[in-house]
Amino acid sequence: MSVTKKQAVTLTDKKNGSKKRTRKHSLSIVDDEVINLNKKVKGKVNVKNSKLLLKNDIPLKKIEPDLKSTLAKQEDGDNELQSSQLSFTTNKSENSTKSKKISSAIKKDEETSETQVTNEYEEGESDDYKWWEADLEDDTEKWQTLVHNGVLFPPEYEALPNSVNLIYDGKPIKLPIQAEEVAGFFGAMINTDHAKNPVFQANFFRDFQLVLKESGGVLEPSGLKITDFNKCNFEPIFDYYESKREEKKQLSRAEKKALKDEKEKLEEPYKFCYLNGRKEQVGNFRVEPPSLFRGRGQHPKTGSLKRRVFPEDIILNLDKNAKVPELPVGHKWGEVKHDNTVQWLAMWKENIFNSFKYVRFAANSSLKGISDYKKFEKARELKNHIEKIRKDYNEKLHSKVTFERQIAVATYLIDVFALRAGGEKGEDEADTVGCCSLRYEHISLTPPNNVTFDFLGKDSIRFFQEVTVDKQVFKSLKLFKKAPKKSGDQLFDRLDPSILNKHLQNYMPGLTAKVFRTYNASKTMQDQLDGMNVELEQPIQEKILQYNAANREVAILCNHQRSVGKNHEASVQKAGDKIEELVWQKIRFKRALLQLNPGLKESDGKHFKDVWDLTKEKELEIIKRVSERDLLKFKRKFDNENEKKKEINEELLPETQLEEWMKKVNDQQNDYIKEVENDGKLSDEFMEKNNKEDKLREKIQKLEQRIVNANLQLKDKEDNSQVSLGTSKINYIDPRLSVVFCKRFNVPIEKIFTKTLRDKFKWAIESVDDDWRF
DNA sequence: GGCCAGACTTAGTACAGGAACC
DNA sequence: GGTTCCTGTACTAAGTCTGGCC
Repeated sequence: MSVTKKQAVTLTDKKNGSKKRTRKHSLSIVDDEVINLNKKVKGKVNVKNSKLLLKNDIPLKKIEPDLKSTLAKQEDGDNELQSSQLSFTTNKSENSTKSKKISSAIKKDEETSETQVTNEYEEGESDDYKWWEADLEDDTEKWQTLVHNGVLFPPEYEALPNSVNLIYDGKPIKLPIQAEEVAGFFGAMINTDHAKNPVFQANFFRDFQLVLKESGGVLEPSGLKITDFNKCNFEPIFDYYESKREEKKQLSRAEKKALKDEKEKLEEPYKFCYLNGRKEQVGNFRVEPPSLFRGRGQHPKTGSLKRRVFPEDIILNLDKNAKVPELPVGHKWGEVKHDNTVQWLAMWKENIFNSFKYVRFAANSSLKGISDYKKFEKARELKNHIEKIRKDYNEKLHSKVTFERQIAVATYLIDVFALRAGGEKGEDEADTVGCCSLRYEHISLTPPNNVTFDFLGKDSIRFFQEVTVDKQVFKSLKLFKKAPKKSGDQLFDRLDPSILNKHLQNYMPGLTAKVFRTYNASKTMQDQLDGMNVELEQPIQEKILQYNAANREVAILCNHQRSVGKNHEASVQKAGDKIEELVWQKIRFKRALLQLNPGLKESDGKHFKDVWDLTKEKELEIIKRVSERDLLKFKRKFDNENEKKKEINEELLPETQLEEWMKKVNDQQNDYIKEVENDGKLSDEFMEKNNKEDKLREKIQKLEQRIVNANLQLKDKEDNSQVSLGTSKINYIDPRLSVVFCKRFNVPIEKIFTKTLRDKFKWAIESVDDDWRF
């Protein structure tokens, strides 16, 4: 048995039984072995009886000895990288000792260097692998072999300079390094809304005091007790971190690049893993750094200290034969598991909620792709049951049994308004709700059948909708709110998501409340696509606008919002001004054309109708605006250049230079004003420069195109100001619909999916034709 | 059958970096 | 070439759902 890095895999075409050499496999394969792979029918993957162990995955027992020898020596730099990232802060004095220990451990390691994932495999090999062309079978086992290099720990804490201190009651104090780090977390963010929130402050201060106590209390003045948050002044710390941020910004291009390269080198070993012998990307290989928890909305735990995670906290998951990633002397992994029924590579328990954090595969990995594919297929399957489900809940709205009626209304709300299931929340979580957890105060009823929903949903995003509902739904809701129910009481007191989901599974295996959101989102997109009025020869920009409009319908259905950016209003104003200026310029060139060839007014009148669209007042307003902006620009240029000259001790630009530039702007402004005063007649100087009819026409055409584009962009900007399109595109709209849109209307896929999304949805891009339907 | 740990998807936000503009 | 603005990605919080245990 020999090992080759790449070897063609012979595939058996199920349809005609013929053997084809179709592609190269990325790992060692047993000589001449024929691996049967059921060829997929285009666009279809057999999900029933799906097994995630794909038939062309390499069986562990067959490759194992070779894998071990093939996973060769690590490149020199890798160990050094480990040494730089594997240091774990405890306190200042321990730090240096630990770093030394780590360095020596790594040095030692270099001599016998052998690791799990090497760079021997060329990047991009996994690109060859198309799971959607394989036969998916049972999915209890997610992998047979899993090899990876563990996780990347955040850098150790760097102590503040001696001159930078927390001020308490007007006096600088010295803190133990652990407490200083926590003070630094707060100090660095005192200008944010979080830091102004009293709950955030209280939680931070409680944990800060705790860490201070754990680390032995204030160092100088010794014995000082920090008991009052209001006596703490974090400004010196804030100023320090601001200056660091500024320093980083001011780095030269080369310095920035060097830093980036260093970061990439550090990350390289963790970016990829080998799943069943194939190179796959790891998603979040970085362990979350310690920080202050930034909960959303009115979160009772916001500001709490998220503690540093050590190797001892980490549980690794890899195959039995994979080498356990090395750690510096004195450290060990919390646990090493070999659980192939799960999709995570590492996990740890975080300290705030005692919940788990996972290191997983990247979105473009085969496992994630298969999950995504199955999710959309399940939603598609709902098509076959939705009619019956709707018929049933409409009937049960009349039921005398409250439980049945509650199930019916809840299903109605989930189906029609895309509400989430709404699980129970704890005391230590933000008060947000979904369907089953709606309370008395979250809906108001206005006869005959109007309902106002007003509650905070996931991420404390407000769900506010005034809607008209089915009359029987209205009646039922009235019943569910009937006295003695009062504010604070559950609307659906007989339900919770598990009861509801159990009921839904009577209609279709695997049907849950969540599936309705995917189904209705994709169905909405399909309907929008069907109703689109797109001409093939339309500009792409316009086609994209139509796609975005459809995407927006879905986002609105799912209540995907985003906060309006601070600069939104100014940016809309600016875009409007820009359009006005483009129109003005276009008009000036059209006037020039008429001046050059007055006969055009007769022969081609309709193209010059807009020449007098702007009033004189408007034109003067635009001229004033343009001139003011130019003046400001030259003033800034003058200041900037002199600043630079000052730095390199060069002679400064004289004031006369600025005056000269300003005169230029003023002269220009006067020319423009003269034009307006002369009823649009262009100056001789302007006409001399623009004395060719075809050149003028070209300029006008370019300006017209720019105006169209700018208007489209402005419309999109306004329509999207509060709606977040990304979430629905990434999670709810079957990507095959977007591919169909692109194919049908000849729009490059790059215009709809970013690089990341193209990788994530490769299965959709490569598997559908333009007549595919959700 | 209820509870809850565990595993996964869905979500908004921060910010880096690149495109657009001048 | 510098500045501004916007897009894409990383990050991690916050949901949903399953299944094992008692």
